[in-house]
Amino acid sequence: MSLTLEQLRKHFQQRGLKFTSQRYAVYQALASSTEHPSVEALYSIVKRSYPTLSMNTVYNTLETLKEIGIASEISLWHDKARFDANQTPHHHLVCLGCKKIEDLFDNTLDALALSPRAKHRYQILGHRVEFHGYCSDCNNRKDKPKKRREPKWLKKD
Amino acid sequence: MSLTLEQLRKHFQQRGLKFTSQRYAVYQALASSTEHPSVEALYSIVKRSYPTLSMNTVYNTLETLKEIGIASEISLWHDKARFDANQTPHHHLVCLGCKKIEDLFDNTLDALALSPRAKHRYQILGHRVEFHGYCSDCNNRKDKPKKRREPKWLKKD
DNA sequence: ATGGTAAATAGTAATTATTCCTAAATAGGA
DNA sequence: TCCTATTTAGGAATAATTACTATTTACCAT
Repeated sequence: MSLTLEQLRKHFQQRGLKFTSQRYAVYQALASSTEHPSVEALYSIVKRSYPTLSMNTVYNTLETLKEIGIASEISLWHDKARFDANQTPHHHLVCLGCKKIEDLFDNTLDALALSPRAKHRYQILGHRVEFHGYCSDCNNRKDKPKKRREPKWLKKD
Repeated sequence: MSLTLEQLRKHFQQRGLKFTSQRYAVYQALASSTEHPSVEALYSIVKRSYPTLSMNTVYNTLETLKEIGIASEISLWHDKARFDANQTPHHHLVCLGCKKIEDLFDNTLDALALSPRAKHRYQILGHRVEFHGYCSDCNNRKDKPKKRREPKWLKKD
């Protein structure tokens, strides 16, 4: 399920990133948790084995794990709260470029329900669907993905 | 669509909350925007007509609007970032009580797509579905909704 | 209309999450 | 083993939110 040490090392080295014990430990902590941990939670866990660990390293590592596609941030809008006075059921279409949020009215999405199995364990009050992508404006003027300098010895796979 | 002054007044007064010009102005600003504004955005708008407005008032007002059910916060997890190493498609089930997040594997949810009309304007990279409710634990020991002292003159409708 | 009172506001300070900065440490190619 | 660019640790800076408190105000009772 989660990556082995060797797989992980490969992910890093293929991109010219160093494979450090801190990065390994943070990945391990994240991958072995089912609780969708916060930065602080990971910091606390890893700090037990790396007492000099800094928060910064956890932030950086998570950013790197996201960039190489082996972890994700599940809280898309954690930066600041956003509000809506429209109380009719609807969903959202979020542009990852300009952060614009469009309303999405769609009966099919409104009608989604939990599987009966999950349902009996939860009292569900609502659900949200958000689609992520680039709006036509941002899609055109979209920045090329951040380019790390590729090491000359890079092995394509 | 959005509430009239009198409807709004009623919402407040029925719950023993005072109907202040600041609250009205914040609601107006929120309801007349399609941009899902942040606290700061609302503050800037309303401050034009209420130069002494404080951020605190905007925060409080939004909290109140949420409590009485005439506005919502669309960013459920804005407080801190949460991460996941599981890269297989899945969705989430969030307990509003204990904030626990469970994974939800469901092919139907994975397969949701934008309506063709919306689709042609966006390059969609993914989507997420989150269900909100109370897990069985929290449902049992769930706090009764915060009780404001009901004024004796309260009119039931 | 007026006064009394609990609630709301403004303003500021405190807290929390995140980002920025820099010197020291180190992974990994040469 | 050496060199160097990257990474780390630690602390400072910033941004979002919450807490605190004196003053003001909405609104019920008179």
